[in-house]
Amino acid sequence: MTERELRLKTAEIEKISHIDYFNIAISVDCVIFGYDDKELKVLLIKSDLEEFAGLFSLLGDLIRPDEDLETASYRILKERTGLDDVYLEQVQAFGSIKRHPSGRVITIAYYSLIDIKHHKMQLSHNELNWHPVNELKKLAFDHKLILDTCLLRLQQRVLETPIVFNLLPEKFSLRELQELYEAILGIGLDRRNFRKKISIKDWLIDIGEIENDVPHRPGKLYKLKPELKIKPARRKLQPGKS
Amino acid sequence: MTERELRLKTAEIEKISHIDYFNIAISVDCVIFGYDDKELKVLLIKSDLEEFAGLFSLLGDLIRPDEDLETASYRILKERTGLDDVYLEQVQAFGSIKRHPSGRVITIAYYSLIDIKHHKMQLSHNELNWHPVNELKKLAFDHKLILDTCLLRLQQRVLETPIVFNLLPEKFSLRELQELYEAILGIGLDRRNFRKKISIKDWLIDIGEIENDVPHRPGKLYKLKPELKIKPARRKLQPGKS
DNA sequence: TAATAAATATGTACTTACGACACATTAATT
DNA sequence: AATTAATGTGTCGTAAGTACATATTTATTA
Repeated sequence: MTERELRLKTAEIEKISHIDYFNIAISVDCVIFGYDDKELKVLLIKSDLEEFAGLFSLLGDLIRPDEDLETASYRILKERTGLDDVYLEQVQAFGSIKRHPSGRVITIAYYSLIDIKHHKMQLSHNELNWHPVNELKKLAFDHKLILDTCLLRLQQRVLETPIVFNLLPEKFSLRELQELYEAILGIGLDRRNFRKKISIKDWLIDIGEIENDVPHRPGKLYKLKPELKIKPARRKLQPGKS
Repeated sequence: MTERELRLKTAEIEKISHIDYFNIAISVDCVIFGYDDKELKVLLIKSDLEEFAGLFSLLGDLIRPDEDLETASYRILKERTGLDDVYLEQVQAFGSIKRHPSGRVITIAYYSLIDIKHHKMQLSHNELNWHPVNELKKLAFDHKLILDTCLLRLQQRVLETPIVFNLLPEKFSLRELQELYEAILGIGLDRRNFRKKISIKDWLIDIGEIENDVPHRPGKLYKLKPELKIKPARRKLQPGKS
């Protein structure tokens, strides 16, 4: 920096530091994906802002000064779903000037993948609900944009890396897996080619069991190879917080 | 005031501002890639923090309350290089608690691609220099991590989308293009297969000219099809700012 | 109990992408 | 005119992707 630039910067900081520069809030928003009833779903809450009356919004919160971005995301997930062992991935930041009606808030978007039927899962209250991703038209803030961006990222990831299994129970059939891929990608897949593709990836173990709750010939059950399970760095939450 | 006093004062103000519990500062850091002498380079500046004496850092600045994230990135690029028509892509946010010694600063990383030889380019001052990406070991802050992350993203993008041309002059030979890909990917490529691959993508126009400054048989010159040029939404900078 | 229905499980042929590799051509240099 | 060094193309074998058909197994129904 030149001396001239430094002078300018100093003057600038003195003038507006507390008024402006540090008047930008930072939040984390989580796109929490789940899978149920052959549909990809997302966990939403009714917006509590007047401007967005009747609309749903993603789950988010301001970042605390003493927590990492990921820690904040894990905290939100834990608070809202009771789960602390989830897949989480940062997507990107959203920071349009007018994205939040109450002031300048820059948000960092994460998506996470959750097994809706997981025994430990418990939604924090009753205005929190799973919504089919396909049926959503409008959300509060710029959350539809964030959701779409996260879905796109998810669609890219599932083809390369074994993350979809976070959406399924431990044991699953190949049909269930295919239906999940179809729900995420939004397209139909050829059963034979799908199985070939999965087989080549060598992600699964045949556990020697079969489905027992289907009204037709039961399929074999598989599970993900243990060494491929993505273990999220389990973050320690703030003491005193559930 | 001397320059040193100014620096101290700046640091002091920044530090004080950061003490407040709920105040987190937010910045943008730009990984500005260039290509020259068959090497991928990145534009760095000497760090002005004592903690990082002797180390280089990326170009960044705090985000102003009245500018979008992209606007802030464009501003930095314009201030530092004089260019305002550049390719820019957000990568992700970095927000470890202790990544900045003066306080909590969350930063959003962008990378951009610049033709170093562009006639309009002019570095803002002489402590600003191009460094070969391969030779960098340690940078100030977590900037090495940011750089590596951006490079990885770049490597993924160049295979799918025609962005590398932002690093080249308008006209180029296939050899130059191949050398650029090799520099970005860090691997050698087979000339015949490379040309086949580029040919299939149908990105280029043969402009009917040949190289004229090479000490051997000159190659044909090409340019990117105009409709494939990625036109960055040219952001309006703040009035009063160059 | 036997026939039927519905889903599982698997294989083949065709096309397309990828990688290793060789030879003729052109322009500058000697 | 011969030499050198890079340009410019083509082929072949392998791997992956896509379209597509038949036999098998279980639950259900008559």
